[in-house]
Amino acid sequence: MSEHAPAPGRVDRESRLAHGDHEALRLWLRLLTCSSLVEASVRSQLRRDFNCTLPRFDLMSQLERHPEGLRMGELSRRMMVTGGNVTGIADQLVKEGLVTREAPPDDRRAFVVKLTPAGRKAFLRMAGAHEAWVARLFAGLPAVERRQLHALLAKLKDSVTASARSEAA
Amino acid sequence: MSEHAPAPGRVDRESRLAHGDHEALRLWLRLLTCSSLVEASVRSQLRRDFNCTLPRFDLMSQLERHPEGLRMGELSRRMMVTGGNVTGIADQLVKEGLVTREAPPDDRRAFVVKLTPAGRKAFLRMAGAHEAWVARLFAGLPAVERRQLHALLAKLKDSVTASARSEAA
DNA sequence: CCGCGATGCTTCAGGGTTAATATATTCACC
DNA sequence: GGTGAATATATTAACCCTGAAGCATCGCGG
Repeated sequence: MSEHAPAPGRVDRESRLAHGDHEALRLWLRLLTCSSLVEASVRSQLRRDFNCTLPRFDLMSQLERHPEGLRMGELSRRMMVTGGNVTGIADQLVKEGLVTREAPPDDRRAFVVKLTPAGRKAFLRMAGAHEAWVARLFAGLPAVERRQLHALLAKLKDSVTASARSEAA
Repeated sequence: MSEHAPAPGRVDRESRLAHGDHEALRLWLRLLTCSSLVEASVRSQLRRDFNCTLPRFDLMSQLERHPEGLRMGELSRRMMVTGGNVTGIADQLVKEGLVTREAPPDDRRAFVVKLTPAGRKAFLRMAGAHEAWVARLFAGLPAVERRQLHALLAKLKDSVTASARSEAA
């Protein structure tokens, strides 16, 4: 059980671990729990208030930071999903008139995706609410600890990246 | 950009944030990045070595800790997914002979899911490899920092849970 | 005992996701 | 210039996931 006294009736992914289990595993499950909780909250509010999904929001968010547009492959890397996935999400957004898919003159294999004015407007409206939601979810953690957590996660990211890069055995 | 010097060509979900963005948002994106990286690594190895998916592994993992079996609703809560989802995953596992779905005598609406001997055997084989993968992914983080991270994530979990519970505005 | 809200599960539609495969284009090298 | 490897994207099958709707059962208050 957790040393942190869960509320009486609470049951979630972590509860399954007996104390004898190894600590890297427990750390991973706690990380996953936190991530899932935040993601679920944000997704449901995004749906409720804007009838939008998280991946669509994510894609538009990338484009908002790159007014010159991004190629499909760039979107794929930045969103950390496969290329085929981006194709489908972009298709939707094009159909809704929120982004465009233009052929760049220098490479006829590629496509450059850009926000339309309507897309940018819709995104900005969502982004404000989104930031407030996230701030609220993290508000229970003091600023000092948020900074510590941020730094520790940077190290974890390095560890995971290094390990995953040599993923043979 | 990150203060942690990413490798030259690296691009991912976090790179999009300019320094002017607010820190709760950056913390959330870093958390999500870490979680996604670990998840992707584990999923691909689970698939490669055992031809199994993460949700199936997760469900079996719950059952291994509860030899008396779990009801569908319990599985749903522990796995943090909706009930309809569990139905489909359990269906698959029943079809593969790895779990059983029994009707308890006291409640004819419910089903109790249990690992079969074959299911338990298959799970134990995977669990060993799984634990080693996770340990490897987290190995770059010293034990002290792993403990700090674990404690901070406990607080974050509380913060998120408290905030999400009153999710109206 | 009977009605009715709550509970446990399933079904379905709409998306998201991956891995594998296919096609077109570019690039490097000869 | 031509050939072949690498690159950019699209397509598809199979699976995961949610939210909404529906059905059966439970249990409780009258």
